[in-house]
Amino acid sequence: MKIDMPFEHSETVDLALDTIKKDKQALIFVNTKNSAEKQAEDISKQIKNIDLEELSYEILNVLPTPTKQCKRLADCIKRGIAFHHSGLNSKQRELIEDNFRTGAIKIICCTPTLAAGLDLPAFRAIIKDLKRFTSRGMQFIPVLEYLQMAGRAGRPKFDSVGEAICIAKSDSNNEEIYEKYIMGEPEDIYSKLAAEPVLRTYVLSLIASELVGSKKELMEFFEKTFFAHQYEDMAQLNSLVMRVVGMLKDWEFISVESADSETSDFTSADFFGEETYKATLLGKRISELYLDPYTASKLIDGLKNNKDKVEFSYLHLISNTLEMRPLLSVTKAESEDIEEKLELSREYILDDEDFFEDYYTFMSSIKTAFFLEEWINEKDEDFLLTKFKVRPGEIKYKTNIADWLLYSCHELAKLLMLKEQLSSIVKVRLRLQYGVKEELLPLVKIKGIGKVRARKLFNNNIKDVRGLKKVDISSLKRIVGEKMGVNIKKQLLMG
DNA sequence: GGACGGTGAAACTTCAGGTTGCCTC
DNA sequence: GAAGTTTCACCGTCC
Repeated sequence: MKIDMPFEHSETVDLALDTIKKDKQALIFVNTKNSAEKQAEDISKQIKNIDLEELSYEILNVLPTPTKQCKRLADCIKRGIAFHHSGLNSKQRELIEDNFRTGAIKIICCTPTLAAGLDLPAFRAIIKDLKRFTSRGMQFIPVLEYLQMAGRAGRPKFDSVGEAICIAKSDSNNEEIYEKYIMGEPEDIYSKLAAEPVLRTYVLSLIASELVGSKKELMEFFEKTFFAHQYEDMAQLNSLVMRVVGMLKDWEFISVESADSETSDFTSADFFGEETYKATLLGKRISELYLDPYTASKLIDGLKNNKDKVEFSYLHLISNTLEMRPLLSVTKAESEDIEEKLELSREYILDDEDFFEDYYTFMSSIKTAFFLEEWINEKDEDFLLTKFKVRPGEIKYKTNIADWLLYSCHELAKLLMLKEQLSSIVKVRLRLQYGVKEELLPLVKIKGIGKVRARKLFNNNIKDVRGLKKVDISSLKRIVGEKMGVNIKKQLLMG
């Protein structure tokens, strides 16, 4: 283990080139997706004698139309260099990981993704950034995370040693890194229960699963948790938990009964009375859905709202939750656009409390909903990357959460007897899954037909199963290809 | 004269990751 | 707070 002083310039590129010269591989850890891409690009420009034409081509074409990100990645890959972060398409990630294992790819510039989950060791782990942006400005990352990254150095089967290299930006930075990371101890682990959304979800699930049925049992449970161990102040923990119980009761997710109603005044704050808890039907379902009760209450209010509802209503309702965060932020240049969008949709927005409370967040939720709307109107990945700066991997992630929330809306609407909304929610959900307009839904139900083929068929005037049955096989083959044509016809015969 | 291209400084943005639900032939 | 990207003014060149 050693710390390098800065070279004249671009020490990271030099280290990467040196690694390749030694016929070894390296992982370079940086703190943002953009930096990962830029770093990979900078290194790849210095490489002359590697040419992975085929792999580069494969990586470029994982989507129907390549995005700028795909092109950038493909250019790097050609030279044996990759960038890797959560914004990549999953197929691309897989290709990079596999080809790093085989040794074809020499260097991966990555965000911490690669440190935790994946088993991708390399001769060198180069840790370029030890600070990361947080709500309190730039902060050193935890020692534990540093160890995760440094731990990628050395491949047990191939190398007898590994090198973990930190890049210091100055002499004083060098000192800091040495003290904090090389000599320092990992910090204590903190319970995540303390965050209120987690506490809310947890309390409801304890009651819904009948693990606890009374105030006494609830408090006993929390006293035994790691959280209480760290919290120490039991009185405060008590009041925090009781506040959550109060909220759950107000939202009618649990029912509370007092054995002795005379003593259950506010005077009994720290009296473990015989208050008993039971989850309502609604509360049970919310717990099963793993929803934060606060989110659930917001969704319920929205669904009950009497306003006319269009797709955007639902998309905004789910965009305005904690689960969808971080939301897409609104830039100066586009703020007028988003305001205009808001004006157009204002009458269909079910939850506009934040318009007055927290305007900036509200506008972000509008932009996020707008992004989802573009997606269900068949805008492709490159368009969304350019317009919203949302990368393919992030589209997948966001739409997946949105899908879960829409499913939750559907389940809630069912319990609330809001039957008239069910079919529109199902429709939005399906459109979100496939990224298609409503007119393609009948086609997309068939196996092997996604947004691209469905659009092609539709434009050839084949609009549903009936149309597919009517069209002759040769025309069908012409539209969707030889194999797919046969496949579809087969399915129609069986179904 | 004007279209084009290159350059650099200033202004502007953005900042890691990824569990939960249900379903499928 | 820092790195990366975009924008814009400025200058020189070529047709």
